[in-house]
Amino acid sequence: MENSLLHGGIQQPNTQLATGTCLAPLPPVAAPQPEQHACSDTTSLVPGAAMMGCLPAAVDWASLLLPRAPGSLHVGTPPPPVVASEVESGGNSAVTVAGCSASATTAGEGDTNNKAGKAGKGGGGRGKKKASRPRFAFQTRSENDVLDDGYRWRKYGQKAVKNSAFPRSYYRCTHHTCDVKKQVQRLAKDTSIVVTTYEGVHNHPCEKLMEALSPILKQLQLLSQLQSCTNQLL
DNA sequence: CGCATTTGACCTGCGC
DNA sequence: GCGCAGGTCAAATGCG
Ligand SMILES: [Zn+2]
Repeated sequence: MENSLLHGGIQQPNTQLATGTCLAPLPPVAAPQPEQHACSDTTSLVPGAAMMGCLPAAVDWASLLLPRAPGSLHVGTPPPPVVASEVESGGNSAVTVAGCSASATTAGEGDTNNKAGKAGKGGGGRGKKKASRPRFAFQTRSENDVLDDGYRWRKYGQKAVKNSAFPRSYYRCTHHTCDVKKQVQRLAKDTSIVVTTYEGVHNHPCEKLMEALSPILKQLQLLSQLQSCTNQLL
């Protein structure tokens, strides 16, 4: 069950996850995306480079952690314009990244859902003024459906979707200041393919990543100290 | 005991 | 207006 991406996942060639998941801590400023015409409605798959453009100079952990990644996201096949939910195993792409989309939610969210008899539960009515938040869909190839991406998630729902016979799980970040959601869905055809859709950006650092990275950082600053010492001597 | 997951109920949006 | 599909809540349950 221990499928820590930070530890074991690096070595397993089978479990290839986009390290771009761990974004740099962002202020809650929404809409980092410049313009969206290509990705109009739902999360549409775009080459990872485009998505990187959306991101605010994320730290390139890939080059640090993954020796095989040549300093960029490990995107397999950019070209085929397929929808995330409809993707098929035709292209054996390890990881496909989807573009960001802004769900307008322009509909007036009149919170008149308070009912006397039944508790006003459920529903999108609760969430108000959801500013357009970016959505990223990662498509990973892994045996395990829940990958540890360094953040702590609390599962809050599970529904069976029409297209795929397997249920879709809904997770939410456990931080109080962070309402990032993600949903994990397995393709019925290929059980080995897992589609993880992130909604929103974390506004807090990832402790797990920091913990995993702290020895490296320590070494790094030690090295820099040594270098400055050497420079002084010269 | 505290926290995370399970799971049925409930709500909204959309198409017909 | 109704039914379906998707998304969320919260009580119950499980686990360390
Ligand atoms: Zn978070």
